[in-house]
Amino acid sequence: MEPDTEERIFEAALRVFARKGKDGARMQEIADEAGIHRPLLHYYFRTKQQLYEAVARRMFLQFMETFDAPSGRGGFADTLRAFIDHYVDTVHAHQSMAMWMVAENMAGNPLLGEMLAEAFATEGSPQREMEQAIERSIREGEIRPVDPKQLMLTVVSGCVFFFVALPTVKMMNPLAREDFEAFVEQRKAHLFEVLFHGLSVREVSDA
Amino acid sequence: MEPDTEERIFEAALRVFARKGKDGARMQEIADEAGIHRPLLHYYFRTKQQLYEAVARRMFLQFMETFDAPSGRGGFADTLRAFIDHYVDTVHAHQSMAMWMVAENMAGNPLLGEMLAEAFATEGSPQREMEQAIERSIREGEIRPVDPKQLMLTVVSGCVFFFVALPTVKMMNPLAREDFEAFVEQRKAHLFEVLFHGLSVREVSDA
DNA sequence: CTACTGTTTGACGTCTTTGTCAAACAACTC
DNA sequence: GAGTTGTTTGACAAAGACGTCAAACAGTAG
Repeated sequence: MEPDTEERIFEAALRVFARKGKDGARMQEIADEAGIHRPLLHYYFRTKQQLYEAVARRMFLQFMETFDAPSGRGGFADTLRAFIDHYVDTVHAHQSMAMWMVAENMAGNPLLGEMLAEAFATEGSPQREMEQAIERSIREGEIRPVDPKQLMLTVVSGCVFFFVALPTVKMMNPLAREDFEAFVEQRKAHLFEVLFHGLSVREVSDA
Repeated sequence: MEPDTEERIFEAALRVFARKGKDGARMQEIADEAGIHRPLLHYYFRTKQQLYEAVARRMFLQFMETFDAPSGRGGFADTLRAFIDHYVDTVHAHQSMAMWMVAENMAGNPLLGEMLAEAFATEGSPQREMEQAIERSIREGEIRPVDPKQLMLTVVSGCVFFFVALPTVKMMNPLAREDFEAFVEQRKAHLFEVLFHGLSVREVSDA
């Protein structure tokens, strides 16, 4: 049970920043959450800005890893289902991360732009792999021809959005507030169901 | 060209709050944006909190109206397409509104909870109508049986999310940054395409 | 012209928050 | 035990933001 002050500050800052945003967060609150005195924050990270950026960088890396899903060997259906499961689970486990990314986007933070540009300069990025899997499946006639980038966006939207609008979702859907875990599973199944059967060339009739 | 100071403050506050968030926004900045002196903000709206809540209420009402789409008389396909078009267009025209709602959700603002609860207490809400249209179409065998609430969430996700993650989307999709209007139209078409053909009982084969 | 009402302005006080600093403390070496 | 390095603490200084106020101003009615 080592203190590891720096790491504790980091995690506390992550939570507080996610809750309150960069401007709403108070250094005092972060210190309290970490169980330390405020000046220590400045000892480890000089300024609030630097603390924020440090956390932002880690958030971004974590977000990028989210795309690194198990490929699901057994046709595009498996790949899609695996991607959805993995993505939803990851966001579920790291809700702060999703909110962070959205907040950064809305704020138009230039740091985000830099990190994005850098990440996309890399060739073997997981995003590209998923996109290429879609393109391959289209070429092979396994799924209907849709714009891969649009599809990626649609899938990600479906996996992420309900986390960043949780209060509204819980208000509209009883299951989401009574048994959230069950709701999440239902969501994964629904997303795959409605998306894939819009992609498959042959429809399985069940009427 | 009447000054109508109150309204100008309102619109300025809307923009600034949407950009910077409640805490990031400065009364001075709002005053500058409205082209007036800062004490006038306090003359019209006593405090920052009250100004914020006033804007929040209007945003929320505007958001609720978003669900009030033309029904599209000609089967569920028309209804869905009309809803998507209307929803995307509305969010496009009022981007601040979408960002606002997301920010409120992420912040867990209790005021949002109150307004949501109140809105859902109303019987003839547009959301209910859309949900009922889905249920009807399922009963009549026009579309496959999916959870209506999940479907609503999926549609809204697809219509809204790309606006709140615009910088990332523009980074990943060249069309989004080169011709955003075209991208928006493409998005509408894609959403309808991929969603509806996942819902229709009979698949149109085009392989 | 005067009085009255509602609006606008500049200046001020108070409180919060960040960031700094020097002194205390702990752990480890010689 | 004395010294050295790295960490923690309490107190302080400076800047910024909100909210208030009294005075100036404009428009209108009598």
